[in-house]
Amino acid sequence: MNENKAEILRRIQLFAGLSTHELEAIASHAVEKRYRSGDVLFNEGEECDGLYVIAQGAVKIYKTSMAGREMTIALEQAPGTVAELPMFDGGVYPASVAAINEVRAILIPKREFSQVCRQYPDVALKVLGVVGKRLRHLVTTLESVTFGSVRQRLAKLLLDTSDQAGSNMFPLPMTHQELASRLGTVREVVSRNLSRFQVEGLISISERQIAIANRTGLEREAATEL
Amino acid sequence: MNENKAEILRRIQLFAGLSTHELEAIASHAVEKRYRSGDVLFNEGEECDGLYVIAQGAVKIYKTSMAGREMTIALEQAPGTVAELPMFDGGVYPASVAAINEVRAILIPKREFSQVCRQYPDVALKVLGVVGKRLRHLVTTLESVTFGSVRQRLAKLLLDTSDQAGSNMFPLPMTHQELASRLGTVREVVSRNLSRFQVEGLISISERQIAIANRTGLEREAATEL
DNA sequence: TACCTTCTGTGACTTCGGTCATAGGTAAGA
DNA sequence: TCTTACCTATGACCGAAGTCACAGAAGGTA
Repeated sequence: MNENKAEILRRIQLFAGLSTHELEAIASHAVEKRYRSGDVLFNEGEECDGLYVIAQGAVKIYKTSMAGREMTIALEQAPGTVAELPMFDGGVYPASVAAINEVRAILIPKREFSQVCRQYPDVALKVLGVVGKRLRHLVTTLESVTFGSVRQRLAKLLLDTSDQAGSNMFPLPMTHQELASRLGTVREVVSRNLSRFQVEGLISISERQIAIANRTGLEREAATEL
Repeated sequence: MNENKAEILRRIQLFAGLSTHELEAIASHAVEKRYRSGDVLFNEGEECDGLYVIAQGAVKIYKTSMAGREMTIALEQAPGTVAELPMFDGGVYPASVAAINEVRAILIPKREFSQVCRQYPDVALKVLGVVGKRLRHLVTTLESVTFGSVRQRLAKLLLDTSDQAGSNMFPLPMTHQELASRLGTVREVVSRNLSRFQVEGLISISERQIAIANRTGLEREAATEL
């Protein structure tokens, strides 16, 4: 059973460089958890209980407003980790995390993990790398939210998704609601902008498949004024 | 001269715990720099040349849009540091930094600093703490930008400033332009909102002094719907 | 004092985004 | 097949915020 967990840990870049023995030591203190789509791993403001290693599935990191609106800050897929930072500054979770499909996770208690970091500076440096990437991503997001329009962000997201899919045609990966959450807006606005893109001939949608009809046009939309 | 730099480094929390000898070793590789208000320490996108330790004065970390709008991401005062993170992920500077008054800084070359981090895990952990704080702050900012209005952010900023000053009356610490930049909006909107706060009796302004006339009222404005 | 530059206040106007309401789709389960 | 729950599309409406233009302070310097 611990070997099992240790195996999973081995796949996480964070722990590359640790010996099997060390991994097993960590694993012996770790707890395996399972969630189904929609389950909440933890809520913002809660005390941090440890580092979550996502072994399988994907989660979203998000914030909720009083009014009930939700904004997705980041997605994290296996193999990956969430909640690295409250481990260090001792603060509470800055945002909530929920599963967006079947998730298997491993919870490494705070104590163990910070001990590992102290013992293996390389681990700490890797964590720094992960947190740094988050920070960079957030800066970019903040920038595009303050300087840009929903239209621009949507265009960019479509292009990114298409690149990721490696094709001009790809299934709409999420509901308009979720799109809105990622763009920091509401459902209707996403819906409207998708329609506009269609009538402008930039994209075409049918049966939940999106096809980018005019890539350069869409790129122009995404780029303007960032 | 190096003793001088070493002395400065000693005041930085990041290096607490290093011996005088070690500090001098670092200092011997460090370069002292001076800037006057408005000078740019570095621009976003540039290669990272090292860690900047702010020994005296204050700087702003900001981004600029194509259209020329500017948004302040954070302020950093002596004693503090900027550009911790590009040190680790090897990336370029994610934002620009400029002096907002007379600044004395010490530049620790990349190589030296990452060596120190490797050698003294505690330093790495402290860096993690600093970066973490940045991340938290950014998440909060992003939240208030996507969910909130300029009015709310302005109210909050005034309250914070007042708290910091420890009094209901305080000098307007910056120009409307700079305020706008911190709030992610433009001059006119700040100006208008300040006026509105005045006619609503929440604050009063005279001779660049702001007095909070109705604290609970202002707090209500700041709190709504975040 | 006169001048110049930078900062501030405001009106007019436009557009984008958010809210509400409603109607039509789609898919899974009884 | 019908029903129920969720998604999507769209029109009407409102208000916030950004743009432009200009006039009036304020502060520093010759």
